[in-house]
Amino acid sequence: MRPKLEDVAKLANVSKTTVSRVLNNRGYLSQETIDRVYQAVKELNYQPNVVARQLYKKQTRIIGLLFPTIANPFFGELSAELEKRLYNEGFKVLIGNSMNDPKKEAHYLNQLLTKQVDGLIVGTHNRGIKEYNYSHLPVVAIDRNMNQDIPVIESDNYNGGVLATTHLINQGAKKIIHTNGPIELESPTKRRRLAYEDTIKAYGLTPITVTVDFNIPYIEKKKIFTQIFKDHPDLDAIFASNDVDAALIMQVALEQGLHVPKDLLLVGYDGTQIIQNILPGLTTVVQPLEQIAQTAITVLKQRLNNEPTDTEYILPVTLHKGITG
Amino acid sequence: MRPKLEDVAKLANVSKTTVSRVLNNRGYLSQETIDRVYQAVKELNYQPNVVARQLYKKQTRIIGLLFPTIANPFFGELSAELEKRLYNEGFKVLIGNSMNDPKKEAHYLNQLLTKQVDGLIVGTHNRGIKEYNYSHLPVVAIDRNMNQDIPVIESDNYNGGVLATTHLINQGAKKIIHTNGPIELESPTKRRRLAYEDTIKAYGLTPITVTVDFNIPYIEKKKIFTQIFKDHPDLDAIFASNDVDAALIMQVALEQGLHVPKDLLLVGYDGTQIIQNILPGLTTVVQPLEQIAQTAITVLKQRLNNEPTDTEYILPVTLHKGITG
DNA sequence: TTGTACGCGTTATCAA
DNA sequence: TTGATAACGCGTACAA
Repeated sequence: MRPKLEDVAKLANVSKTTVSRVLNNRGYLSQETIDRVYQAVKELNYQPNVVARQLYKKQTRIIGLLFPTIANPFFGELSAELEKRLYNEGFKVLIGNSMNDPKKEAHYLNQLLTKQVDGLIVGTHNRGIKEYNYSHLPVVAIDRNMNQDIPVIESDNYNGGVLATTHLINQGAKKIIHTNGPIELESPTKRRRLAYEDTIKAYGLTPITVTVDFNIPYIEKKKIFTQIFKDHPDLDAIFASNDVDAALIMQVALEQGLHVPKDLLLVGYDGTQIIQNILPGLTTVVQPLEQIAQTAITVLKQRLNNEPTDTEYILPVTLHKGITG
Repeated sequence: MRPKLEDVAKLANVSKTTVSRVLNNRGYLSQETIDRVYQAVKELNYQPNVVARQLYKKQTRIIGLLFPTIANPFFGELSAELEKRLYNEGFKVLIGNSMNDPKKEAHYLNQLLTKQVDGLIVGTHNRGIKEYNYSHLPVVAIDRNMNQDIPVIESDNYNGGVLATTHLINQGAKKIIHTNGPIELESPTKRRRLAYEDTIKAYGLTPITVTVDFNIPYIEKKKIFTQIFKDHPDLDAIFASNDVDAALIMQVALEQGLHVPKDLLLVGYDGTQIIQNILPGLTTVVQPLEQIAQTAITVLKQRLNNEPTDTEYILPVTLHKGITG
């Protein structure tokens, strides 16, 4: 049996209250009782029960993170960054991978609404999950529009799209294809697409956007990319909406006997550590990951304290020029 | 104010007990009360308070995962796999990245011992954290020896080392360098090193193992790898102890003007999805990630139920032959 | 400086 | 078929 406050109290010959006071050092206490209590705590190897404390305090000091999947480097690195910072603020982190399955996401949400977490950071791609609406749980979203009540943290997606597209055009590309997620999803990511299309048109070219579901197996993605090369033998550049896709495209191009950048210019998006180090040659739009994480946490804490927040935080991106485009 | 059981009870004109019964459908209930209760629940948008339930039930249905960092693809993919399976079993997942910082790891551990989680899956690389010893928390370890009480799940590290080394030797390599973590850490990973050294010696060659801390920034790793090429201009193969390191080495070799596999043979370890798809050419020892995840969960559940378990579970590896070695 | 008694929101026992 | 009541383990008014 796990010892509880009462057991410690008995052993130290004091009341529960006193033990509690000693452990949370509140109020006046004689050095003698303090010592006796700590002695008893050690003797019994007492560990306080957090759950009881959570119930009393009505807070868990746990923040939920809801992302498509941390197996993807962008969300893996983002989650690691969030965890690091939240840990320093005394929070723990509960992670849910929605796998872009609306059922799973709604289920997680329902679970987390039950006072299981104090707040939520969401970066999933589903829409129309009604649970978000009538919840009073503090929530911030990363790269996702939810509803008016929920602040969004995002990198400057539009500018990122402009940077990438302009860069490819400046390199002399004429037929540039863009890959992006399903258009139904009203996410800030769509601004990359919009920027791409606007820019392409501004230069008198024709936009071609190919839909690639974010959350399908790599092998499926590769099939889609292979098909792109079949359908557009004359294409000379691709602006991929994330680094992993860009890396996969690079691989597929290689398999197709295409040389990057000689036969194909390529620009990615994200600038994750891993891809930047494994494929430093990949030209890509770099998102400020640490800044995104920090902003999300700052804003969430404001929500936690019932302080007002903005509804949108747009953070600057930069273009990393490699050799692929 | 959040509605509680009592509020629902009042509105439905029944007792707390009845409401609880309806929601957990236990015992006999008239259809009429059932309807009335659900009506009230809906009207108040009642959400049960999990923490109160956790306190009573003395379990949280949360499993803690303690890894070096989920930013690394191996642990990212492993965590995702664990989360998926635990979710299906009705568990949630609390993630801690130790960053191989013993203080942070010990702190997490102390926190999690306080009934915050029902069980723990650990894959960190620190040693000598005493908290593990006098805890009665069910724990399983992945690729890490802790103490006799804690079962270890691991891939067949020794055989993996043999496979990789033998393969390189069969390809004609004479001077093969191996990278591995600090030797002080008594982890199963060390068996890769042992296998490498045994095999090398069996063929009359000289083992050279270079220490690379797992948890340093990629940029630092690259420096070490660059130094290897400087120190050993005549080396003709590297067996890296994980895929990311292998990928980094590949990149560094390129920078050094070395062609893989013409000038350098390279074998990695892990077989993560991302690396296998981005660099399918990388020859590597593939760990059975799903099987590792499933075994860890199965064993943890046995521990949770106080059933006996083995102390070691060794899962088979396979050699993926790419073009790098 | 210390102790008594109650509440946090649930579930289960026992009685009705 | 339902309700009163006592736990679960902790923290804090309030009293002493």
